[in-house]
Amino acid sequence: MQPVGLSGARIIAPRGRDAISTEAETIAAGDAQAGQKPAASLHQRILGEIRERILTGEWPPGHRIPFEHELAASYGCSRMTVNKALSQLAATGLIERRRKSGSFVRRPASQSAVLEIRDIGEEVRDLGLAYRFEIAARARRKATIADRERLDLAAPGPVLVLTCQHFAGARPFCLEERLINLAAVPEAAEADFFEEAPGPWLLHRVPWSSAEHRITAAAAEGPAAQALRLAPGTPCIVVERRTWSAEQTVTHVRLTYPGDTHALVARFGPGGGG
Amino acid sequence: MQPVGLSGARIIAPRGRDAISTEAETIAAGDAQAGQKPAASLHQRILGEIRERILTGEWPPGHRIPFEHELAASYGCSRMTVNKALSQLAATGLIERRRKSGSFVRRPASQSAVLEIRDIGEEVRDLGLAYRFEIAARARRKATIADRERLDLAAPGPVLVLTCQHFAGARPFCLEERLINLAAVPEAAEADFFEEAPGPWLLHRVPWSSAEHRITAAAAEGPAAQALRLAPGTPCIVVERRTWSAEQTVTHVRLTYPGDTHALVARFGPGGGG
DNA sequence: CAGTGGTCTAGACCACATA
DNA sequence: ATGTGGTCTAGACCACTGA
Repeated sequence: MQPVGLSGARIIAPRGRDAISTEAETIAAGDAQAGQKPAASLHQRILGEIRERILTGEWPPGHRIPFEHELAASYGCSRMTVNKALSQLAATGLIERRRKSGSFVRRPASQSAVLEIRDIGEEVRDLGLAYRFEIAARARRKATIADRERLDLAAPGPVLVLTCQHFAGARPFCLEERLINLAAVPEAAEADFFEEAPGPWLLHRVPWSSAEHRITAAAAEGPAAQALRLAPGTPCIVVERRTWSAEQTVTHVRLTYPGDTHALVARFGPGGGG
Repeated sequence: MQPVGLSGARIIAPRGRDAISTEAETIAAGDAQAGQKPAASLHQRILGEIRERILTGEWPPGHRIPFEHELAASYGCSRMTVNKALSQLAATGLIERRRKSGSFVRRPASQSAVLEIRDIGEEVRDLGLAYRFEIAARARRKATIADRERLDLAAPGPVLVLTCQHFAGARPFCLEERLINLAAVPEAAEADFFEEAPGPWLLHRVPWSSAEHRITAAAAEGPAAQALRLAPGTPCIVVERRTWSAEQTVTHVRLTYPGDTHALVARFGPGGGG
């Protein structure tokens, strides 16, 4: 963690990048990234060194980072290379760039966490348990008012209602209550969801999607409690997800996990990206 | 949403980018981004048009995107400009790049959600309610084994233990149980947390941080139930966060929210970054 | 008005994976 | 061996914006 003087560590690069490669990597070795990554490319190294200064507090929030042309001179590289590093830092939220003024270290406004909602089957298997699922109920109907609300539909249309139980070994792992917009995914009407659970089935068929998640806690009640084999009143994590694809709502799913067994874990590298 | 033929929309750019600017923007107008953003810069426009093809399913997962030099020729720009767009698409996880093979549309493997854990005070005020907090307990002690586990500390050291109640109007909003590593933040020992709650206080003093979040559901018990004025057994969302700064654990906090009142909401643009 | 970041170019060399 | 993406350059013009 000893600092490499930014203005001090001047690297001479007569032409091309290979001229600096050996020397630069020697200097960078086990430094910028706290000894983790070799930081192969120059812009990566620049990024790492600046990030380190911010993370250690050497450059506190509000501090003005050297101008692009200054950094370019310091590192003996072109401005584009510096720009690539700074742009990425700005994209991840670590710095803020203002024309005419320069680039500044941002104050971390809010904590954000990147939650990865993985495939349930994979998750269970990763725990070293046998995975199994079961379609407990299946119905096709014209969207009720409640359905339309869940799917954010303007007009009523055909929907598929599914209840699916996921098991880890012999024990229930998760209860899935799903609504599929058949206007968006007509093929779902004929799917049997025997090989593939509805989640992965959709994931493999619907091109790309954005989603909105809502996480709450609720007490297990009646049928849900029975499906999860929990005493009524047991606290559960409920994850509700609404998925869009190309401006159309595809599905709404409510996943209920026993709260004492299950936890959602999220890591956060300052900015969510890098 | 009508497709602009990628190979068809050839734009002649004799030299400099201004030569294409008017023409290009006319072509791009209200097209690539579904008529939302002007897509000022060329690499942004390229990115948008490719993303649109992926999102609509025109280019399904596994599809090979035109090579950089092909796109460069199509758009009549340099390879770097195309590269910028493709790199960004790769960074957000929409495509995957392989040397020698090309760039491919990725199959969305897992849903990831960006959870924004906001400042509690701000959150309450945004709801239009009066915010107030209260330090209910405060103690300084040598880290117990449990403390060391929560803070991931190798050796015992001084810690500050805080219990803080957050109110929305007259009603309890959240219970905060916090542990601060005084080796990392010695100033905390003298802080009174009268003006500023421990969360923002740390946020303003500790440079930058990464964190690990753990979200579970639990039943309100004894003192916690009393603090939140809940009947024992009421399901609650529990958010635990461990925060590092420069290789040192700074704090561990457990936030307990009444589960029926509170929900964590996360939006997700495919990839988390964009 | 001066200076910053934003963008773009027309080359170039390299590592690397694949055919 | 071939061709891809990865990286970098040494310029350039522009828009914006703060002094």
